[in-house]
Formats: sequence, structure tokens, C-alpha cells
Amino acid sequence: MTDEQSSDFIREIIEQDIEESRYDSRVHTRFPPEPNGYLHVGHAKAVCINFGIAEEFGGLCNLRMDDTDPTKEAWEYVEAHQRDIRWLGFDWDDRLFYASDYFEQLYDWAVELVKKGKAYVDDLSPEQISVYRGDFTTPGRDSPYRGRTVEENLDLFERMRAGEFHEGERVLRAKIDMTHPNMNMRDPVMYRILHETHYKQGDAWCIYPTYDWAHGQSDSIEGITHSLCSLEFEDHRPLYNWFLEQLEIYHPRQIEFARLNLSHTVMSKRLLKALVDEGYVVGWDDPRLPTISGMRRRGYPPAAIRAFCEEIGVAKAASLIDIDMLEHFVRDELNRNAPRVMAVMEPLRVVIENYPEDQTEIFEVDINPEDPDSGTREVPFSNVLYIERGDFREDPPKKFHRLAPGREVRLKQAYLITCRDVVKDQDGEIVELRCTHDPDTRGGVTADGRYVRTLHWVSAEHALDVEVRLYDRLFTRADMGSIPDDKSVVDYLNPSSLEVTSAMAEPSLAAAEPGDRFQFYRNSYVCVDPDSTAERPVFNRTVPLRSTWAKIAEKMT
RNA sequence: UGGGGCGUAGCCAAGUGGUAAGGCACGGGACUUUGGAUCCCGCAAUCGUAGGUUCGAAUCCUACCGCCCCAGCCA
Repeated sequence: MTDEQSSDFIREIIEQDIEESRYDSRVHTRFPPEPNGYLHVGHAKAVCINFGIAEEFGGLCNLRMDDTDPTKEAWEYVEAHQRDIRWLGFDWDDRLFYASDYFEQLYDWAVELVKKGKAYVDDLSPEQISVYRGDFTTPGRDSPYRGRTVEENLDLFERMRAGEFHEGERVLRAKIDMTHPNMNMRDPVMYRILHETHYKQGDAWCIYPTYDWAHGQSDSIEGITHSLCSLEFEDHRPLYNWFLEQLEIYHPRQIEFARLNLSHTVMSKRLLKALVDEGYVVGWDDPRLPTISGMRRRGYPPAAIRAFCEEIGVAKAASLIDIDMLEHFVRDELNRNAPRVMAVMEPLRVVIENYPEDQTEIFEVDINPEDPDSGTREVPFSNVLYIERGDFREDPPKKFHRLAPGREVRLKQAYLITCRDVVKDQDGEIVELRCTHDPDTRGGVTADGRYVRTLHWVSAEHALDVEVRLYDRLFTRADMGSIPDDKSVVDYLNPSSLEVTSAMAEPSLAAAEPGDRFQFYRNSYVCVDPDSTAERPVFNRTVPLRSTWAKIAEKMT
């Protein structure tokens, strides 16, 4: 966003256009979602491209709802889209538009095409239209209604609008070429009859323009210079050009780029909606979903998503990006900004034998060692503590450098302690460690500079019992776009994509608010969930910290 | 099969006739009050294949192969 010199083929085209004073050197883009579901990372990429390019070239980017299908759209989605795009860090000022607000203009233009003999009302059924269209190898045939007079077409089209016909009874079609090798040019449907209430236009209309008829003209109306869209619209470009030429109106330039595919997840609104509707996840904002709202709830910072979108680039090759890449940017951002806090996931009781039983010390612990200006927080210390069970081994393997009988470790910014004894229950289970602390190491400082590992800890009596939701990838398969025909995405759901557990956390966390992000020291980045209450704080694991120890341990087994 | 696109390391991706950037992942080391971070170093590409043009080709030409999209009154 600052000194980016990174470019791509789209930016190059735009630079070229500016140089040639095309569109008076203006740059005006738009992000045109349909309000029929929630936005996901794939949309985030498009948002970053459209808003980002406008920003870079000193231009503007509109937000436009492409709302031409009343059967699928709703205000809920319009609102969610705005919330999500703002959260991502972009702003459209007062330029929120709706394709449905152009319905009247679109209708007038359709009438104009009818008058020019370039559009006609067809009485064929949907099935017949499909048959008449032919296929890849067979040219289409003209509809028997293709030869209607302008007067007849005008009359019929008016009556379509007036509501005289049933759904599916007639459509308005562009009269282009039924034998065209590009299927989109075989007299595409411009209007269909839908006796449906539109979430925004109410019952004002019973004929609705198709996307193909509405999209190009909407861009034209808004004076868009560069209509950036995904690859699948490449073959629609000739059609959009045809409409614009027939209408002799302002002509934006369309450029297509590859949409984003992420490993271990799905990116189609249809599949996401199915997962939500069928209860495989808790909602559109389930932290396991790649939706913007899901990532927000999971704890992904918007800056990380933006950095990710910048890094993956813009190209035309179909790609599948490893989710590790996204997580890298999440960690990168959180490492620099997330306050550190101590929470013990699997508590092992530690008693400091030479520390006064009735004493409590308050230590000032760094909020974020990465950020010298972040200050400190207060953490209470007492003679009974919890440390991570995995930080102790009775019989430590070769490369294990943490606590073990007779060994010394540092408790983060508190004291160095040495393990003196191991207490077990009847089953031989370790239930407690008896340790001593070195009073000369207050704050974790050693006079002789001896090197010991540092552990996180929490005072038992002050600890907060919190819920922690551990998330993992939603699907076990990397490429969900190429599953076998006899399988469904549900077959690849990761059974352990969510595991609910608890932790003993330092008391400062009692003040945490939903949406607050932290690093559970040495463990994970987390984010307070909206389900959180004062009685029961709930944390979502955004992403675990990387761990070379985990790799070593894995190799040893 | 007709049309439209795309093929550069495990995954993204620069490169636009002068001898293959960068990021992710991975491996090693230094440092460390996070086995994190940081810093070094390493890693891997006969540039889909085969021909051709050229002093010189990932870049130009030809053929072939592979992958993606299109036969909604969805967007």
C-alpha cells in the first residue's frame, strides 16, 4: 500500500490507457457483488484489486449490488457486504449503487433494441430454447418467433412488463446469431418474467433483466473505465460489446483475471450456503469458513488479508493457493500487533516450596516484546502455579530443554525455578511438581546470565477458567475443486475442524472484549468470540504459533 | 467435439530476444526471557513437449500435449 512497485498485467494496461489519455486518463472501477450470500476471501481479492487499483491511480471505486435476481437476494446480504468491505479497510463514500435502480433505463434501452429490430419476444419454453440453442458441435436454430414485427414485439414486451403473462411464458431475447460459435451470442435472454417481490424494488417489476443484459450497461451508466472481473466472463465480453455498440453508449474496458482458490476450503457461495443451511457450520460467520465474517470472527486481521491478496498477485492462470500462505500473513500481522497474555492449556500444578504461602507478588510483564511502546501489564504470582503439562518431562529426551527433575527453567518475567520432586497419584499419573525458586532471579533476571528456557505460567488462585475453541482446516483435502464424481464436499469435512477445550488464563483477560486479539504466549493467536461472557470467556484459536519443537517431537516418535 | 483462456520449482508469481526476481513451504545455522520473532545460509525450474528462426529464445514462428471456462429464463 505504500511503496509498492509491484505490478501486474491489469495495472500495466491501465498505465498504458492513462498514457494514451484513454477515458481522459480517469480510473474508475467498481466491485459488483450480488447480495445473495456472504462475501469470502475470493471476493476479498476482487475487492483489493478494484479498490486498490482505484486508490493507487487516484481514481474511484464504486460498490454496486448486482441485484437482478429477486429470488435469491436480500437486504441481509447487502448489509453484510458493506460491513465486510468496510472492515477490510475500503470505502466507497456515497457511491453505493444498485443495478436494480437502473431497471427503468435498462427497460428503455431494451425497447430501443426492439425498435432497431435487434431484440424480440420469444414464446419458446425454457426447454425448447435450450434445444434450439444447439450445442458445441451443433449450430443453433432460429426460434419460430424470431421474425416477429417490431410492432408485435413492442406490444408483447410492454404486456410482459404489465404482468399479462406467466413466468416462463415468454422472454425478450437479443437477435444476434443462432449459429455463433460463442454460445453467449446465440440470441441470449435479456428479460425473463418473474412474479417475485424484489428486496429493494418491491413489486414494481415482474420482468427482470438477466445479468448479461444488465451488467455491461450498469458499468456504462456509472462511467466505469475498467471493468475488472473473473475469467469466466471472458466469453461474455463480445456480448457486452455488442450491446454497448447497438446502444451507442459509453464503453468501459473489461479485463478478466483468475479468481482465487484456496486449499482445504471451498469458495462457492452455493457450497458455503449449503454448509450453513445444512448445519455443518454454525453460520456464515463460522470461524472455519473462508467468509470475510468468518475470518473476522476467527481473528484474522484485515491487514493480513490485504497483504495476502497483494502477495498472491493478479494473473490469468488458474491456481490453488496453499492456505499456509494466508496463515503466514495472519501470523506476520499478529506477531507485530497482538498483545501477549499467558494461558495454560493443559495445566500441571506446580508448588513453589520456598515461596511464602500467603504471599502474592505482582509482576510487570511485557505486553508485546516486538513493540517496545506497548508497555506492560500486571500478572500475579503465588506459590501455587500452573504450567503446561508438555513443558515437563520426567524422563526428558535428548533435545528436550524444558523442565525435568533437577532442572531449572525460567517462568516468564517472574523467577527461575528448579524441579525438586514429582508427585503422582495411584495410577502413576503426575499430579504435581514440587519446585523451589531462586529469589535472586526476580523478574526472571539472572546475575550470571545463565541460559535457561522460558515457560509461561499462571497463578492457580488467580487463574481464569476460559473456553478455547481450536479450529483446524474445514476439509481434509487440499483441492476441493477436483473431488471425484461420486463424492461430495461433505465427504471431506475434517472431523476435528473444531475442538472445544479450556485453559487457565491470567486474570487480565477478564477485561477482554469480543473481537480482541491476543497471543497466548508460546501457543497461539486467539480472538475473543462474540459468545464470550464475563462468567465464561470464550477464545477462538486464530492460528497456532509455528513450532520447531513440534517438528522435532514428531520426528522422535 | 465448436468457442474462449492458461501452462516458469511442492504452491503462488516476476520476466516483454541477451543467458531464470521475490514470497509461501521445506532444510541448516546464529541469536533469543516465546523451541515464536529476527538474521544469515541452503533448497529446488532441461521455463508443458517437439521442431524452427536467431550470434543468442521462457520470450518470435509452427505443430502437438495437458488443464480451466462456456450448451441457466444464475451471477
